[in-house]
Amino acid sequence: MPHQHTHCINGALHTAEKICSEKGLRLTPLRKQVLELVWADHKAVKAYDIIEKMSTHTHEVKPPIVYRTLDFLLENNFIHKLHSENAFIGCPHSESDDHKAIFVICKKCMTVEETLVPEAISSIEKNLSDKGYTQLQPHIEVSALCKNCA
Amino acid sequence: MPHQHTHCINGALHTAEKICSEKGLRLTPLRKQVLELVWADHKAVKAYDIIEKMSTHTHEVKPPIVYRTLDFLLENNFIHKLHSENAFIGCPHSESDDHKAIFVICKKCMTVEETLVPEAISSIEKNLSDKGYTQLQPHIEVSALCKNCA
DNA sequence: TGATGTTTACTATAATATAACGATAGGAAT
DNA sequence: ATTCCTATCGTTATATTATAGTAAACATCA
Repeated sequence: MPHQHTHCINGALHTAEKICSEKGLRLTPLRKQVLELVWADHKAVKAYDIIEKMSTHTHEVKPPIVYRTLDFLLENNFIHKLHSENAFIGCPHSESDDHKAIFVICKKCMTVEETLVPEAISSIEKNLSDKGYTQLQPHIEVSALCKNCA
Repeated sequence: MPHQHTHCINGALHTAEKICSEKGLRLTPLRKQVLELVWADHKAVKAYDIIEKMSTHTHEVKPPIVYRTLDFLLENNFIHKLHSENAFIGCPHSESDDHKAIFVICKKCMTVEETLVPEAISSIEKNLSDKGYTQLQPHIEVSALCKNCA
């Protein structure tokens, strides 16, 4: 049974709509389109690829449009930024407030999995708060080789 | 007793020299200078700041020089790259092969601490290898507020 | 000394991201 | 409906970060 990716996209859009209406945010056509493009597959998407996909020969979309829209999606946890890739990935846990995920990036197929490893986050938080750090926001990216690519 | 940062720099240079001579690598004047500039303080340093510091009114250092030199220092674990900052930080554990550190970046003073949280790394490795991932290279950056800035 | 590999230098350009400001659209209050 | 306000969208310009490609200098060693 192949992966029906349409389900992922539709699910993400639906969740985003729900959260926006709850929080009084506007999921405008532009934001919806960008979210859809970030979700295009389970690999991280580059800002300039989005720009290219949105542009036609008659109309060129400018970077600030896309970056601002990405910012909105980031702020509301609809997507995440992978700093090691300078690229963006749809978030499958937008609904949960407390957002303690890690990102695994297969170095061969580039597929990204967002997964929960709460013990890891907890031990980081414990260790650092013992040292007097506050307002901790851990961000974990793991480069790896996935099962399929091994 | 204030922090004598010269000790950090000298220690780092000395360690780098030692490792290079052990491994048959060349810590050329250029590489030494860049390493010294990355160690200039305990904040992450930007590539273009290094370029600027190395340039004079008579001689402008070009980006490829610095990026290649940074690559050498990265490959040999003399420095690390903080992806969330696009900046580089000296590594105080260059000697250890198995390099399982995390980076804590104070969002106010920007001071970076590289610290070991082996339990966190272990639980990530356990979790992901159970899922069939191999060749794991976790990279952890934590944004936080440090004791002094709280 | 000549052959070879490594390091440095330079030109050019690619890739990523933001500042600043103007135009437009959607709601809220009158 | 009109006015006002704010959020969103659009555009120009430019800043910031990074690499490709090629040539020169230097080190090593047969």
